[in-house]
Amino acid sequence: MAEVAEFAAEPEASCDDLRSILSRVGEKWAPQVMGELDAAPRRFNELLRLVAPITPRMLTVTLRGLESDGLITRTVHPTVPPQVEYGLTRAGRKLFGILRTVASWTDENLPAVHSARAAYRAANG
Amino acid sequence: MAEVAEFAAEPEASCDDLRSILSRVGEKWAPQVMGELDAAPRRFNELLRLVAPITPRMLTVTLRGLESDGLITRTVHPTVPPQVEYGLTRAGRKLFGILRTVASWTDENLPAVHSARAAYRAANG
DNA sequence: CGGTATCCTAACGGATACTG
DNA sequence: CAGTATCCGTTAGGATACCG
Repeated sequence: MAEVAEFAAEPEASCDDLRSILSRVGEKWAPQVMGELDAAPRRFNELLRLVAPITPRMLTVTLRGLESDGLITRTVHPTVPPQVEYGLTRAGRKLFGILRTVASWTDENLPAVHSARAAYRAANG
Repeated sequence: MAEVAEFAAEPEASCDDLRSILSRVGEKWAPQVMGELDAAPRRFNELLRLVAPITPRMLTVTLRGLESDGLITRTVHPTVPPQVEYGLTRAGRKLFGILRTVASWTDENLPAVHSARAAYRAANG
């Protein structure tokens, strides 16, 4: 058993794996983009309008990030003009469900969060 | 009803509020610090050891951020030498519970995430 | 239509040294 | 013990313009 890490594909999520997912969905536009894709598959310019005022560059960056983690799919239909559809994967849909519970937490604890921020600013800077 | 926003303290979490929480817990050391505080109240140098190799500066930054959002408490006992205890608030404990479900998701979907990353790197850079 | 390229700034995060 | 101060490299994010 000297080669422990040879078949390291087993589900044993490290702290870094959790962190990479948290910062992925913590990216500025990620939640909104996932929200739109949870509602329906969307095309690039469609997202550009729905997630306004996002810029083309940031939409690309966000989509590529989510895609690279397997949270969304990118499907190119070889038509003229070109047509690209983005959608959530099953994993992405599940993860977005968890984000909804974070949103509920935020909703419930908004007063507490805001007063904590006010208190902190009052005490410090 | 012209002054809709006058008592805007009602729980109606905006998209920015969700995002601020997601990026708060997405900070590099936040999950580990919250995890240690979920296990028990801790003191500064205790955390410094437990969350190694975090630096004093980053621990301070992380703690101040969590405190300013009302997720943790900071209690100073006026003893000699000074003694400061950090702990999760009730809201912080609940939020950490949600982070656990994200951790479960990560655990389940680790293979998918890793193969998506490999595929993405293979296709692009 | 679905993106890139370039440039820029501000914020994040780390190393090291010092303090009430 | 519980932090601050200073410096500095890296990354996130935005503005603008252009391309297959």
